[in-house]
Amino acid sequence: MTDPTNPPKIRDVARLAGVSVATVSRALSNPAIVSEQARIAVEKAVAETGYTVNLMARNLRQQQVGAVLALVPNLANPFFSEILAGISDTLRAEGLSLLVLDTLRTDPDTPNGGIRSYLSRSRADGVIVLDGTLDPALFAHGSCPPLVQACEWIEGLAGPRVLADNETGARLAIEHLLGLGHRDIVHLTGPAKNTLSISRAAGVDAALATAGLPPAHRLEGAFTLSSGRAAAEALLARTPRPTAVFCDNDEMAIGLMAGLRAEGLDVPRDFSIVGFDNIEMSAYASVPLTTIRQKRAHLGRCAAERLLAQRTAPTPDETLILPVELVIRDSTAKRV
Amino acid sequence: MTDPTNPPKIRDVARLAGVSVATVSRALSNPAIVSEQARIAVEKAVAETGYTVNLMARNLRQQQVGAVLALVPNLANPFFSEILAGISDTLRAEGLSLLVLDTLRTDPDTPNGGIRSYLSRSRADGVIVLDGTLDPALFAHGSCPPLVQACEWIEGLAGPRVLADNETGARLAIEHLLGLGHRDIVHLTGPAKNTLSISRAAGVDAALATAGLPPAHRLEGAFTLSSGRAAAEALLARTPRPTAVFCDNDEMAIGLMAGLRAEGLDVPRDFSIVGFDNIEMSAYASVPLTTIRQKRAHLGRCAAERLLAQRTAPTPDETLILPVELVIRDSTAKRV
DNA sequence: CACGTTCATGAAACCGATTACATTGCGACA
DNA sequence: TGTCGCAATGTAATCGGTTTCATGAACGTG
Repeated sequence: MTDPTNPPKIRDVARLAGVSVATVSRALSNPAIVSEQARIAVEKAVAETGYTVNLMARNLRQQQVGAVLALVPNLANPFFSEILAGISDTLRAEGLSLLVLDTLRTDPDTPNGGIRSYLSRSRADGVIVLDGTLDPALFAHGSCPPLVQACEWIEGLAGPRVLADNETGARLAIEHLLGLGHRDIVHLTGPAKNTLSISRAAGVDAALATAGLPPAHRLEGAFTLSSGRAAAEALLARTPRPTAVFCDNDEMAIGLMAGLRAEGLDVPRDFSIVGFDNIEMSAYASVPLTTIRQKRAHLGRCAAERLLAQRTAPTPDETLILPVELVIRDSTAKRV
Repeated sequence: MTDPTNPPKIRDVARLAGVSVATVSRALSNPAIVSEQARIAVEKAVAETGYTVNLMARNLRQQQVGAVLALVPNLANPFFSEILAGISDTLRAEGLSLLVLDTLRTDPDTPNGGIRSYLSRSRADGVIVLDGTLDPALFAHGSCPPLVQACEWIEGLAGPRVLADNETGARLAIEHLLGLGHRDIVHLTGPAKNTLSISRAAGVDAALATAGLPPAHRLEGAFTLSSGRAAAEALLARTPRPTAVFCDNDEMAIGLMAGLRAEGLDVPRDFSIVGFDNIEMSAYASVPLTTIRQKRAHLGRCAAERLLAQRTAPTPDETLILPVELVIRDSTAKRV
C-alpha cells in the first residue's frame, strides 16, 4: 500500500475511488464543488493509499512556490533569529514555508555571493530583505519576486519597508540622559554605513539640538560584544571624559560595561549607559541595562504580512514604522 | 526583452539560438556534450533574453526539491540559530536551500502542530531534526525524506545522529568542581525528559560515583534565563547549602548568577558555577562563566554533511559524537 | 414539451523543464 | 566503397498535478 519507493499518484486514488483525476483534485482542493458521494469515495481512497499531493507538480502548474525567502545578514545573531521567528509565525499560518539565506556566509568568489540565483520567482514567492548592505542591483531583474525590506533597508531599493522607529528610539535615549543631567554623551554606533546607525544618529543629534547642544561624538562599533568592549578604551581616552554612552545595540552596551568594569569603572556611577533592542539578556546583566525596547518578533510578523498582502494587491511602497519605548533599568543615573 | 510579467522560457532561448530546447538544456547543465558552436549560440541567447531556469519545472522532472528542512524547537533561541548557520553553510556549498520550521510555534489545535505536512519528499530532500521532543511516529510514513538527528535526539527514531559529547562535558564540569574541593553539587537541568539533560545527568553521576559520591541533587529548569534566576531561591532553600552548581546551559547559569546576586551572594565565593555551551555572552558576564565549549556551527555543518552523504549511499545509522572541552573562567573557585 | 440553467464530471491541455530515443552526418577502417 | 561507430542534435515522452472546456444529467419554467 504505502510503498516508500513508489508513492501513490493522484491517478491511483482516482482509479480506486472510481472517479477521474480531475474529480480527485477538486475533492481535495475545493470539496464544496464535488458531490458528497464523490467526496466520500475520494476521502476513502486517499486514506487507503496514503496519498499526499506532490507539491512540485502543484507548484509548477500554479506557478507558485509556497515559500518565502528571508535574506538575513547573520543567521547566528539572535537579533535576526527572533525576527525570523516572527516571520515564520505568519508564514505558517498561511501554509507557507520559510527559506533562509545567510548573506554573511556567501561565497566570496562569486559576485554578490551567489545570492542572485536565489532571487527568482521559481525559488520563492517573495523575499524579505533584512540586510541593508546588499547591492540594489541584485533585485533589479524581471524575475525577482515581490520584496519587503525589514529592520534595515537599502537606499535605492523600492518596495514596502517595515522598520522600528529608530529616530524616536534614539531621541528617547538621549532625552533620558539629558534629563539626568548628562551633557557629554557619546554615541557608540554600528558600522558607519549601516542604515540603522545613520537614522539613530539623526535622532541623537536632533535631541541634542533641541537642547541646544552640538552633535554627539561617535565611536564606530560593529554591533558585537567585542566591539563594545573595545570601545571602553577609546571612551576613556577622550578628554574631557564623557559621562554617558548611547549604544546602537544591547550587545555593544553589555560589551562596553564589561570593558569598563575591567578598567575598574562603575556603571552607572562613572558612566550612564543606554542600549537599544532590549534583548532578554539585558535584564540579567550585572547592571540591568536601560534600553530601547523593539519588538522583533512583531516586526517579523508585520514584514511577512506586508509581503503576503502584496500577493493580491500590489500595495504602494509605504514604510511602516513600529513604535519603540524606553525601558529604564539600572545602568543610567543622575550625573554626579 | 526582460518582461517581468512574461519571463523567457527555454524555448525562447532555443528559437533565438537556432537550436532545439534539448540542446539548450544540455548546453546549460552539461556544456561538455554540445558543440562549441552551439554552446556559444546558447550562451548568447541566454544573455540576451535574461533566461533563468524554472526550478519548479526542473525539480518536478528530476524529482528533487533542492532544499533541506530543519526542524528547530525555537528559532528565536540563539543556541539553535547558530547550529542553523552551520547547516546553512554546508547546504549553500551544494546549492541547496535551507527551509526552517519552528516546532515551538506550531498550531496547537492540529495534531503534531501540522508538522507532518512538511515531512514529504516533495517539500524537502532531507530533514535535520533538532527537536528531541517530537513524536517518532511523525517520521514513520513512506514519503518522509531522509533524516538526520542533531544535538538532541528522539528515542525510537532511526537515522544517523550528530551529537555533542554530553556525558564527557558533564563529567569534565563535575571533575573540575570536585578538583576544587566541592562535594555538595547541584545539577540544574533542562526539562526532565530532555535528552540532553538525561545524558548529562548520567555524566554527572558517573563522575560523582568515581569519586565515591552519591548522585547529584537536581533542580529542573527550562534552559531559559528566567528559569535560572528562579532556581536561586530553590538553591538557597536547601540545607545544608550546596557549594556548586552545574547548569545544563549558559543561559540558566547567567540567570542563576543574577538571582544569587540579587540575594546578596557572591560567585564564586559563595557558589561555584559551571555552565554548558560557551555562548559568546558567557565571557562578558559580570563574573565570566566557566563552561563547557560546544562547537555549534560545526555541529550543524556535520549534520548537514551526514544528510548529504545519505543522498548517494544510505549510510548506516551511526552516531557521530563531537568533542567538547572545559573553559575555565572566573565563576568557579576553591571551596572555602 | 421545449428550452435554458445549473451542477457534476471527465478528457485533455497545460505548467516548463529534462531526458530517452531516434536520426543525421562524418570519419575511420576493412 | 560499404559499413560501423561516435558525436551532435532534434522529437517527443515524461514528471504529477491543476484547470479549461465540453458534455450530459437534472431541474425549473413558460
